Amino acid sequence: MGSNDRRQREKLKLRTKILDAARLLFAGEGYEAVSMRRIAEAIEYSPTAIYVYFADKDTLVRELCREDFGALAGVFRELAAVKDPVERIRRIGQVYVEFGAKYPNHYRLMFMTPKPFHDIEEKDLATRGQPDEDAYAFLRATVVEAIAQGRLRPGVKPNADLVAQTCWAGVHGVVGIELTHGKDKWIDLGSVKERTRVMLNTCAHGLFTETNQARKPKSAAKRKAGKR
Amino acid sequence: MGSNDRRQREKLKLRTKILDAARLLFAGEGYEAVSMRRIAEAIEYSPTAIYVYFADKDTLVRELCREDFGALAGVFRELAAVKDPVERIRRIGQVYVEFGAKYPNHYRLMFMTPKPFHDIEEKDLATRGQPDEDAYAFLRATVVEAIAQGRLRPGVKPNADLVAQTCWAGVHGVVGIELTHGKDKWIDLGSVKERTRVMLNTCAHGLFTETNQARKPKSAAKRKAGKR
DNA sequence: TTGACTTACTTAACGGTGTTAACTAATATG
DNA sequence: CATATTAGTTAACACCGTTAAGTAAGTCAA
Repeated sequence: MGSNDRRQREKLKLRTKILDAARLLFAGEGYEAVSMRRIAEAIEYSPTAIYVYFADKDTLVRELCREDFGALAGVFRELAAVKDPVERIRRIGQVYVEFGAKYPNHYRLMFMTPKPFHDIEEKDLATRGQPDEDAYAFLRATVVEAIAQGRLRPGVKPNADLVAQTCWAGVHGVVGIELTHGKDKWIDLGSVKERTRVMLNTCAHGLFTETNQARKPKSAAKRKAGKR
Repeated sequence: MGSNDRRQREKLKLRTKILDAARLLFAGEGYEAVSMRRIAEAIEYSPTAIYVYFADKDTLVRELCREDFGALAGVFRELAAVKDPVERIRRIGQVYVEFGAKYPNHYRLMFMTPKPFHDIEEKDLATRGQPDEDAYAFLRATVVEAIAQGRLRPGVKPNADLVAQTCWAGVHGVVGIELTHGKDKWIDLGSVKERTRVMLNTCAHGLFTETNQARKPKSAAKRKAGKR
C-alpha cells in the first residue's frame, strides 16, 4: 500500500504549490489579484483543480495567512522570556507593527476584514490555533500578569480584556494608518518606528506604572532583572 | 437660455439620484454590493448612463463618502467651542468613533482602504475639502494649541503631527477592532463606548497633563471654564 | 483478473462584474 | 437651417468565482 502514501505525498505537494502560487500573488498584489484562474495558470492546472484542495478562494487565502502568521505567534512565544510584563507588552507591540508593515496584505485580510460569517456555532476546536486568537491570548495573559503585580495606573479599571484591547487598538491603529495613509501626500507621517514608539509610551504611561515608582524607590529597586 | 438652466438642474437631479441609490446599497451592504448594474436598476437607467456623471465606480462611491463625511467635519467644527484643548481632543475622539461605528462601510472605505493612486501630483486644489484631511487638520490644530499651552506630558516630543497621529491611531484602532472583530465570538469585547473611554483616558494621561496640575493648584484653579 | 468504486482532474458553462465602443435621438448654437 | 454637443442607449469585451458533468487513472474486493 506504499503507493497510497506516495499519492498522499503528491497531493500535499500540489496543495503546497497552490498555496505558494497564491501567496506570491497575494503578498504582492493583494486579495483581488489572487484569482483562481491566475493561480491555475501559475501551477499549470485548470482553475477547478484548486477546488479539490480548498473549498473556495477565501478559504485558500485565509489558510495562507494562517500559515504565515504562525511566524508571528512564534516571535511572540520568544517574548515570554521578557520578565517585566509592561516591557513585554511594548515588545509585543513593536513586533506586531513590524509584522503588519512587512505583510500589508496579510494584515489587511486578518485584521482589517471581517471574517466571513461562520454560521455554525462551532466554537470549540475549529477556531483553535488561529494566530490572531493566539496573539490576543498572549497579550491578554501578559496584561493579567501586569495587573497581578499591581502595575495598573491608579484609576484604570482592572479589566484584563479592556486593557489588552486598548493596547491592541493602539498598535492596530498605528498599522492601519500606515497601510492606508502611508503613501498619502497630504499628511506629514513620520516613520512607523517613531509613531510606534510614541504609541507604546502613551499606552505604558496611560495604563501602567513604571517598575521604579517615585514614592517607593527602594522596594522597586530590587526588581532590576527583566528590564531593558 | 433658461432651458439650459433647466437641463443643468435635471442633470444635477439625476446625479443626486445616482448617489442616493448608491448610498443605499453601500451603507447597507458595502462596496462590493454597489454594482453599476444594481444602481442602474434602482434609478431605471442603463448602467452606462452612470458613466456620464462619474468616471468610474470608485469615484462614485468616494464622492458619496465625501458628502457624508462632511457631516463629521460639521460636528468637529462645533467642537471648536470647547475651550480646553485636551478636552476637545477627547470630544473629537468620541465623535470620531461614534461616526465610524455608525457608518462602518463609509469608514472602511475612507480610513481602511488605500486611496487609488492619484498619479498626477495635483497637490493643491484637487484635494482641498476632503473631509479626512479637514478632520486631521482640526485635530492637529488642537494639538498645536495644547502644546502652546504647555500641556504636553514631560518627555513627550513636542511634535504636533506625531502627537496628533498618536491620538488618531488610538481611536482609529478602536474603530478598526470594532468593525473587524465586533462580531467575533472568541474575543470578549466590551462596549465600544467603554473601550473608547479607556483609550481616550490613555491618550490623555500618556500624552498630556491635566489642567489642574498637582504642583500648581492655584494657577490651574483659575481656568474653570471649558471643563466638563 | 475483472468489475465496481473512488480519486484527481478536465472542459464547458452559468451568472455575475467594471468598463468601453458605437450608435441614436434630442437639444443648443453659429 | 446645418452643425456640433449632450445624454442616453445597446452590445460587447474581458474578466471573475463557482458548479455540473464527464473522463482517465488508480484501488480493491470477489
